[in-house]
Amino acid sequence: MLKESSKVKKENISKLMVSFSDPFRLEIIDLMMDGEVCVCDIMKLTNLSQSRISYHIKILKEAGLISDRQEGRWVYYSLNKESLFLIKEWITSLTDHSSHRKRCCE
Amino acid sequence: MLKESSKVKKENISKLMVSFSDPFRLEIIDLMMDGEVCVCDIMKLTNLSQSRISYHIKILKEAGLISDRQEGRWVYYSLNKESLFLIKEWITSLTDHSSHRKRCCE
DNA sequence: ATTATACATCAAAATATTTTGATGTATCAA
DNA sequence: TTGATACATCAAAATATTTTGATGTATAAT
Repeated sequence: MLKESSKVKKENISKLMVSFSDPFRLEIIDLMMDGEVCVCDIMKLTNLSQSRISYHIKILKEAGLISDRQEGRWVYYSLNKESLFLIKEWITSLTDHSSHRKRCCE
Repeated sequence: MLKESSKVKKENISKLMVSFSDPFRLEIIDLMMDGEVCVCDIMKLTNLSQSRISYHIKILKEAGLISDRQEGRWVYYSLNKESLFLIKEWITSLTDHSSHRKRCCE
């Protein structure tokens, strides 16, 4: 019976990892730890410009790392926990294998 | 009693995430799943040039994601499981918090 | 000693990402 | 309907990363 965790697609992982690879995006992600935030929250808490935040938000969204929900003029963003779980699963799979030494350079 | 997982430094996480953010580095990481590999292994398995591989290896090493061990002319690289664990811990911490809704834009 | 192998390092070129400032769109309040 | 707010999008400029090809270093075999 094959492990189902292998369903995690490489391309998805790649995009998710790219979305994690910018320090400002990490800051934004941190702000979402405690729940939803809107762009204006992020502006106040980080002093980044609005379009700069929108740019990073877009990358996070396209990677599937965050979800959005509109309410009137505001858009609330929050972490997509399933994506976080997928990443953890993928990382776990890296260490799951038996560490048999491969013969190098024959 | 504060959670000890908060000892994971942001800068470390940032570097680790950057090291994950290139598709070729992900490939290299994948090759290390089953144990040690040397640059010549990676060359054979990926068709990337030697200096290109060395460049990516360097980034992985400086992020602390892989360890190296020299044996004669060969250098064996392998995944540093502790780093992988740190990342998982950090990701877990993102979802650990209670999701109380913050009031937006007062 | 000489040569070959395994890998690192370097500088320049190629490429990709990020930032900025301007403009656009939708919603809401007056 | 006019003006303000919240956010998205765009193109150009700024910046950062990656690739390439050449050269350097250490080890080992002849």
